[in-house]
Amino acid sequence: MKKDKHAVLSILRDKILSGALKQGDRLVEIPTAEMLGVSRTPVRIAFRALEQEGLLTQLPRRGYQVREITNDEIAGSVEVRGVLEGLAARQIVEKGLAGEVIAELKQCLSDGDALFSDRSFNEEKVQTYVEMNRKFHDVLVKGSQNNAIAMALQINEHMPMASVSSLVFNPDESDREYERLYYAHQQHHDIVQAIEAGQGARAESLMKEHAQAAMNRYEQLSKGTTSRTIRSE
Amino acid sequence: MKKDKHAVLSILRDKILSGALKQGDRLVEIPTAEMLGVSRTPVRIAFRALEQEGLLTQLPRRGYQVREITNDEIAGSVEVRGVLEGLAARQIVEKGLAGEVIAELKQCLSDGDALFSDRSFNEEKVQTYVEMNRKFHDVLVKGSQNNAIAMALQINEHMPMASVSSLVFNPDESDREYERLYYAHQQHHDIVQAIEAGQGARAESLMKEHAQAAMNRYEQLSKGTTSRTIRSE
DNA sequence: AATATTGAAATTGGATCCAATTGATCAAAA
DNA sequence: TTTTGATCAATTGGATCCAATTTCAATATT
Repeated sequence: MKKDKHAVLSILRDKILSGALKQGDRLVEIPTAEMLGVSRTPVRIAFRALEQEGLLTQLPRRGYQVREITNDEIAGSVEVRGVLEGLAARQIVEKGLAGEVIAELKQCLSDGDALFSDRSFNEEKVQTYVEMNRKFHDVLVKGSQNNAIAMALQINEHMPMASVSSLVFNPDESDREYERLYYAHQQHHDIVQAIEAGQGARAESLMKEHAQAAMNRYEQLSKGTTSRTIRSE
Repeated sequence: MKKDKHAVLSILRDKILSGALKQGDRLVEIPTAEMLGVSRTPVRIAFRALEQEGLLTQLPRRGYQVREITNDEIAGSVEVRGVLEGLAARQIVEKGLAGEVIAELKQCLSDGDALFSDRSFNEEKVQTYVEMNRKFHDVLVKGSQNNAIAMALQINEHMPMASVSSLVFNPDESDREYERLYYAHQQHHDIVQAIEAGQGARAESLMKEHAQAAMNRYEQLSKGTTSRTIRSE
């Protein structure tokens, strides 16, 4: 089994994002290398990259540490995602390239519609939703033809809780959760409609609002019920 | 002379941004290491980081290459900077923390005013202006108390021509250049005024416009006169 | 008992070594 | 002459080694 060049980086990032490595945990080169069955070199490179991504901080001579991410930081991160994805939506319209992406976006919409056709909502459906959601945002960002947006988002997407690929779901309130995701999906509809109609500014502000919605949800949560985080990729 | 841990990274980045390494130039570990008088290890780490920053691309088994940055990419990057700095301006107002940063911003304003007190404009003054400008944007971003903005901008700031710390100046048209920078400085005044007045949305759009102004300039340019790029830090 | 000192352990950073892969070159065969 | 095959050089990725620095603890000294 030939490991990919970035395997160590991915594995470590995953462990952090999934919570296997908790905030505040210390991470040292040699033990980490042994744990993963590789040498120190790839671990070192990965640590540096994760530091750059803001997931680790270096304690001088005491290894690295999984950074504490405050709620404020998550909120800030969501704002950033909002303006960047908003820009993407606007630029799709402004560049007049909407036609080429609309089809893909509409595919996402109908995939979503299918999910909401009956009110039942289990974990599997949520997983599908998360993937569709991710696809939607992906198409939008790529469709903007502005690579700087993707680059700027990249770091953001590695922020726990703030990325499009992770979503908090509380199975005990599946009814309310249904409502919430349904609402988010309606926003997708509105956004596509705005893009199609050439309403760049409207698409932009809808998109910002859409990012914000996830945040409201998160704030309302935070008092640790039995919710689960579901991620894609 | 003890080299900093990130010395190699900084040196290479600088060579790229300053044009000492041109777009399309190939970069290989061993010769680069020899050139800098270090071993391959720090060079490898630097290459990875520069790849992540979008300044290098890896050609499989053929080393790395300084990426070609198209005008479109620069334009996109400027747009991104606009929305992010716009967000920063708005959040300063929204968070009600304006008081603490206003003083610093005003310092920048009066430093700038001094520069424009007579119409003479030499290269030294431009250098001072670039530093003041950088400070202004820095204060604004830090003042927003939203670290995600700084993180997202970070990559952007390593993009040649698109960052706040680099500015193109044509000494042959120092009169027109004076006008341009004076106008940009007036925009700074307006932005501070908006922040002070608690006009978040206005501050945001002024800031976006301000980023855009630099771009207009760049497009108008591009037909290679004898202009110089002046950078800070 | 408190403090200074010394030395070992931990830890990182850089250098060098080795292996694997692939592109290039050159020669041989069709 | 063109194509194919084989060998070699280039290049990266990972492993290990060595040096420098800092913390920590234990011991000696006052």
